[in-house]
Amino acid sequence: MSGPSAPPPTTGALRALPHARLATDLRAATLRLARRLRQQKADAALSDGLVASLGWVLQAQPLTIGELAEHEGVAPPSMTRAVDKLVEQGLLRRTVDPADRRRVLLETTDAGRDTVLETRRRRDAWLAPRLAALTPDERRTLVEATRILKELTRS
Amino acid sequence: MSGPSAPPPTTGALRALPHARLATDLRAATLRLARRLRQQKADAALSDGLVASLGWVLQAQPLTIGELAEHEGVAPPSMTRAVDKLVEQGLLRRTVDPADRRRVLLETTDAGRDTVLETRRRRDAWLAPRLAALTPDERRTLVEATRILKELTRS
DNA sequence: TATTGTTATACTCTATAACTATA
DNA sequence: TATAGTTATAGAGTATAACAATA
Repeated sequence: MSGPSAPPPTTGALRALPHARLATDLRAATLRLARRLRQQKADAALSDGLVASLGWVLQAQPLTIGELAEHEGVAPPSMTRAVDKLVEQGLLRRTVDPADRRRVLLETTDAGRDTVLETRRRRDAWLAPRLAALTPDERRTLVEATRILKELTRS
Repeated sequence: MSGPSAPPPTTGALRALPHARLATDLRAATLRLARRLRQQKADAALSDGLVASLGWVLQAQPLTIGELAEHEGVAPPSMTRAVDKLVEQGLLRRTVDPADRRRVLLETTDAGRDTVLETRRRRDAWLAPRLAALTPDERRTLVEATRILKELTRS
């Protein structure tokens, strides 16, 4: 867009940062797409937070309440409550760590795993037809872009 | 549900949809990046919902409470409360529509506009250095990908 | 003593239902 | 009668502070 030869016709928020135009556009597009994706979930009775927590347990199990709380960016007491709900609904199993009996180890139940997979399936089901409407070149671009986006959040 | 010709070598969530692999990867990468971006905001006292609402008003003003509520995906009473807070903090201005006195028209104040721009600036400030660490080719890919992502959310 | 997790309590955000004002 | 918005009220989610159990 803005080459090195011409001064970019940008306003306030865009000044002073290299690649500011890309940052701005990518930010807007990402937040918008994420918002649409979050609207799709397996169980409407599960909040976004519970869905995200359950998904991370499936991916990182076994893990402790504290570890899960930190990953999800909530305080430990909040995670205790969230885990209580997931356990009540039969989606999560909690066991005391035999090596350190202060710690609680979390794992998904079969139903919990199914819920996570179903949520992912629904989100993909929203996305996949839209991807199918793109050109092969555009899809190749997104494949590469996905790899790059993952890198961005690594640090 | 499964494909008619060859069974794809994928597991649960990936079956039955074309471009499912891309959908899954893109979904994960997008949600993760969005989460990081949302953590950056101008005023820590402003919730994500208030930040998003204020941002949309700046972009779409003047608009009514009902229009804003629908765009943000919340019920009208919730938006009445949210707008009350933004007005109290001097970020939003509400005026009765002279053409239809049931309606309320919302506009940002100067302070509201500044808050939105500052939030965007911070999010970009988080993102831009990471973009600078990429190769020129990778940035070109993201520029094109951003255009495609915008298309995905158009429908 | 330090760490892990829980309980107690309060605040924010959201929703539904009922209401007011205007069309 | 229908629509835009508000008020009343309740439920979910989160936080901080204080506590219990374990290391």
